[in-house]
Amino acid sequence: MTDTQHGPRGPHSAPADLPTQYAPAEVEGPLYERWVERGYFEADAESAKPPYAIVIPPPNVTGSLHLGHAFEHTLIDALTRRKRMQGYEALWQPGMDHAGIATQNVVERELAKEGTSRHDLGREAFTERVWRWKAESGGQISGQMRRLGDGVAWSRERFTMDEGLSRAVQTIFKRLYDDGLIYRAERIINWCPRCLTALSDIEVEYAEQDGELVSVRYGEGEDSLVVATTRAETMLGDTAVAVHPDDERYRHLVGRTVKLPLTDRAIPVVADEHVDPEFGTGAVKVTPAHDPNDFEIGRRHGLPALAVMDEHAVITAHGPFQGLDRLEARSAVVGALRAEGRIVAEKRPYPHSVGHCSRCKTTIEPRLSLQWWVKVGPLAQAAGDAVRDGEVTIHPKEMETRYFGWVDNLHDWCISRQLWWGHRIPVWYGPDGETVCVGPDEEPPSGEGWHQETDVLDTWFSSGLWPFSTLGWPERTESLEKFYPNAVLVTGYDILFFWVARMMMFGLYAMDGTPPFRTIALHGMVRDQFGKKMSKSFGNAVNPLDWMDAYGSDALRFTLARGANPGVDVPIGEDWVQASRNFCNKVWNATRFALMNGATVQGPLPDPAEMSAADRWILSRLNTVVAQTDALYDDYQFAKVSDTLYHFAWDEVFDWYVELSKTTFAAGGRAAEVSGRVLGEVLDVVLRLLHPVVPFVTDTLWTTLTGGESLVIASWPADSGFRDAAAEREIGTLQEAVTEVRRFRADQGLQPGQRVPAHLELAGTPLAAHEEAIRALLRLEPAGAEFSATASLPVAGAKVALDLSGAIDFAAEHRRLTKDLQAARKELTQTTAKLGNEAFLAKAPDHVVEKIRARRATAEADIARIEAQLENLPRG
RNA sequence: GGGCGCAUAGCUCAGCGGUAGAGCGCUGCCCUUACAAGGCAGAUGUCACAGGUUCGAUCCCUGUUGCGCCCACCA
Repeated sequence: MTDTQHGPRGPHSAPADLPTQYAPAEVEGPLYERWVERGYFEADAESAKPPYAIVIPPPNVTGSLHLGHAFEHTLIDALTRRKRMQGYEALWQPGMDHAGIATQNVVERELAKEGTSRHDLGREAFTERVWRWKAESGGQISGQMRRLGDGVAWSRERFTMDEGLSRAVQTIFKRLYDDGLIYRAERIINWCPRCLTALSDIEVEYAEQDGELVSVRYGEGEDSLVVATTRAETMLGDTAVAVHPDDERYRHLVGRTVKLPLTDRAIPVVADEHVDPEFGTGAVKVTPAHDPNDFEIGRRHGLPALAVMDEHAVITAHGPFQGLDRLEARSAVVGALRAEGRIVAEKRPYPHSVGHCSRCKTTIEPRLSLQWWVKVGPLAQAAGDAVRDGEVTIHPKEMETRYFGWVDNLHDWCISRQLWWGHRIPVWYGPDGETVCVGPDEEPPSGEGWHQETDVLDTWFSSGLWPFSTLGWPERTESLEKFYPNAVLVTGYDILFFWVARMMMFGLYAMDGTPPFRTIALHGMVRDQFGKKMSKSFGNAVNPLDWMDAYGSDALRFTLARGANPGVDVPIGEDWVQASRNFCNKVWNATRFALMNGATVQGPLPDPAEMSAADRWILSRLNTVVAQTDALYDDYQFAKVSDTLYHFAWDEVFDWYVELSKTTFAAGGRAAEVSGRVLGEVLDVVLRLLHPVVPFVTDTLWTTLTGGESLVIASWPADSGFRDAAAEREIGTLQEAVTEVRRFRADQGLQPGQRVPAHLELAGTPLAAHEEAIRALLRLEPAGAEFSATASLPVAGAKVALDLSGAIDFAAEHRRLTKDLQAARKELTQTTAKLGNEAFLAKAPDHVVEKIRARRATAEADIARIEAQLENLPRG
């Protein structure tokens, strides 16, 4: 690389600066602060560079860093760091979400401990209290992100309740309201009787639960029918029984009434298509005030909705059940029905799906109430079309099906919450029933009888604006012009519906049809080393900070990146983090070696004519790896990027090239100089390629190696186009030969360090230029006068003769060679048979036939070699 | 009830029509002066089962079994 910026310390420091082991704890903290102080992560809206923006999926202000964040942040950080190095104006937009219910719950719990409640405080004092909580203990995650090395533009940090973002919320609310896309209506909503608020459909989690299905006789004698229910207590609010219009069994009852047990009411029997005659008795009790389906039936038949529970899910209906909680009421009602002999069947346990509040796990109570809604039809249509038209790409593609399935079948979105912490709905009600929606620059109506809506908005309403509200919208700021739309959204598939789809809807709506991002890259969930979901209750949850303390942030990051196959869950275990730590240490020591041997990045690369085959080989491979890395990054293949670099660095550079270069360095002279420059180049590029994933260790090493200011602002390597197939073949042959002799040595029980006299006949073979290296790698001494070969290994046309002084038993080697010979002969038979197959030759593509030919040739060569080796083995 | 996905080495996962791969783990030998957080060599798989397509299938098709996940208003 030629763009190394020299810092004040000169070309490079003495290798003695580097201890034999990498100590991340000493490096990471100060290094991160230096990056931030120098403003590397800040993004300039006025820059001439092309933009590359990613927003952070805003963590809850109540949250602290877990492995899921660490994972997601590693991916986003790697993407933005690479783009920054590629010369883009890279922006990783940080910030947090006010997390309505979650935060309110936290502060309410705090108040409960103090023996008070939000109701004692009142709305204003309570919200002040929440702000105070945020100032004191909120946003722990920001500090933890520094530990991870997240390269975010801290000066741009935003909070969804900031003034600017509140303005954005108010603006879009007003616009949607004026466009008729926000309305108020009374419907059945999901009600949490503990949080005392409405929830949207996706904030409800369904779980199989054992309940009881009781069949109850309504009415008397011939005019009776049996309905089944798992929620007996709601019968107090029944206002009809429904049957299918074509159901012969009940035709005579349709239009008539039956008496509702335990009450003095008679309720009509109605015919409705919704009823499945196959299910149960084919007759359904209808409770319009407490069941969404029943509500619809009620609407179709003009039935009254009779509410029998209050917001705490306590029975309000007059009579013996009044004041009972819904569960108490259920058994009481069943008991009373049983006493009247009206229970005709009971099924217990009866497993069925029950909805729970995603925040507090309380069972949801469907409840009739007046709420605010977003009419999602047109918005969702646009959100779907943007993906269908290819304006936005979802990665991996399989997730598109899920996206369409949701976006195309969306119910209206209930956006009002009966909470105090959040964006208060900007609507005022007048004394004569007027409703006025107030924009951000308008004075709310004042005077006798006017008051503002008390509900706040769903948290996801404001996070849906995140990609543009953080950039200053509704103002047309330079940042908005520059960084909208974002390049890509990186997030988990679990919030595809919660968040991604909403950003799509709002982004397209607010920004005149421009989607919020061009690509949606969905990642999986972090799991434990057995692929199990991590959870506190299961006891397998890990605090990422512990692992960062023990092994360094780079080790954690590398492990996560290495597991990141698109859209697939990522298992992680401590062993794997250790392995990554080992890799970081290996990089560290390889660089130490290079520094101790005069590796340099100074000056231009020598002419290839001056280089050894090993030099040309590694540079050829290096450039191939640069090209591969780019292709993989552009496809969000983080696991493969990491794996490619891991193997290239460790296997090829550190094991082979470094070992080969030792001979060169020992010899000194021009060849050593050339190799030193090549090694410097290779390390320089490898460190750059690794930097996005393991920023700390690479920056530390790179600045030492090159004297440059920082890898964060260094340039990303480009494939120079240099390839040398001949050198790659030559070194390949060398590797095979060395491995073959090593295997022989190992089989013979020779200790790795033991020097063995040997005579090498390499002239005229591809190995001719490598005698010194081969002797060094294989610990072969020059043969003395009394040399007598006891074993001779033919490899690649050359011959390596070893003097083993007759001390070795050759039986094992004979057995192994015989086994290999059999395998080679089998291969020969198979390939020959294949090449004799006319159908194969006629239909298989040329490259496959060539490959089989090559395999046959290899098998033949192997047989010859092994036979020769057996020949040379002493008998006995 | 729909939809999607997965079953490959002891574990976690890549591969996806032409001789089965990685990491960790395992076996043996070595502190070879960058690194024992290391080096070298090695073992391990009827690629879930049954059919089909093909010159050829772990890879494509159909079915079976066993697991996940998402969605849905089943009383």
